[in-house]
Amino acid sequence: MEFNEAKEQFINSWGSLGSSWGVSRTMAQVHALLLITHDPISAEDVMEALNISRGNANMSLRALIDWGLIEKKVKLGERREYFLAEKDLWKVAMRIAKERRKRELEPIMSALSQVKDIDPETGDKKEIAQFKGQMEEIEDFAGRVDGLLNKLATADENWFTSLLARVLIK
Amino acid sequence: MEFNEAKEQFINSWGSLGSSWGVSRTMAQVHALLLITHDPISAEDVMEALNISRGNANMSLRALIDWGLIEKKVKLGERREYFLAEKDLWKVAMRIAKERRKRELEPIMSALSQVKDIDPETGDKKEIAQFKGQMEEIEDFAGRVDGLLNKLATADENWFTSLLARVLIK
DNA sequence: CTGTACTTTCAATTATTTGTGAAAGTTATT
DNA sequence: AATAACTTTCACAAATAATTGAAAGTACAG
Repeated sequence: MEFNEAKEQFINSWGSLGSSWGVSRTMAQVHALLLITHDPISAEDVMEALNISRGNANMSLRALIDWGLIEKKVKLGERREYFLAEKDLWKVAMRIAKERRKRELEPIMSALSQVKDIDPETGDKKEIAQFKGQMEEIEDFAGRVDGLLNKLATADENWFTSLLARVLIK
Repeated sequence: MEFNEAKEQFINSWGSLGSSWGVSRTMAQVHALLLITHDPISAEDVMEALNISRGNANMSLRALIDWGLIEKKVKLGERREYFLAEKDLWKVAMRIAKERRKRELEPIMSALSQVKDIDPETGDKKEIAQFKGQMEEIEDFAGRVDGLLNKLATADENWFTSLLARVLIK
């Protein structure tokens, strides 16, 4: 396989992985491009490499910065901004976990706690009790996942690696 | 809050959680409905409760069965099929993990192994080496995640619970 | 202050994903 | 073998999400 072909295929695979996990394809492709690029590149370079518009490149880069997956590098004496990706996948995974916890776990947890406050007059007693029970189970589960993600988000790299090692050896 | 309102809100929250994780909103809503329903219900009941079409109800139910999240219950002497959800969230999480491993991790792993086979004539030696190195890192990471998910998928319920307990106490 | 070299925004467009519902398929019953 | 009761399929419609590109904004250099 040619080198360029290989790069392109990686970018596409990473892109479709992204879209099946609720991240826009382009954002994942930009991330892939930066993962395989060792020197910082500009928005212009990204536009060119992926054939995307200026606006799209800008939005994707900014979103990646928000997620903590890439950073801006300013070259002295140059207006242009350059971008560089975090290459360590453990760190990448932790940042994604942290971000998704904030965006998706928090809302569902708050919804769950609201939803348990039911006027007992408005339904069958037993059914309400069952429903509340189910909600509590979900809350409990979400709470544990939340705890785990929090732990991951603040843990140092080796902690997670060694945890995984432990889990997998057993 | 009224009981019906509470149910509706839970269904909606679960639905939007689904859509940010790459599961169609309706499929997640059907799942939510079945999670809070203790007796098996028919496709017709689902259509009515969620105001969705026959085709959509059927597809969502079938997908949930494929994922192992719900099962068909046949009532003796009745043509109609009834559906019942797995209520234990640990099991639910494991089945989702297993399914996504199969659908998303396997493709990326196979792509990664292909992509390392590069004709050395077609690019800068050092760049190719860097690229291969990065691919190997991703493969290694994916392999570990795969191992973990496999372990989860086959583990008994308590194994995961106690693992989490261990992790969180430490 | 003005021109230049960039970055950011956002309304309009385009692409993708979901959902619909009528028609076809299936299976049990008479 | 005809009917009835239900399930599945699929071409099209609707809804949603992503992308564009031109215009506006910013900051620096001279």
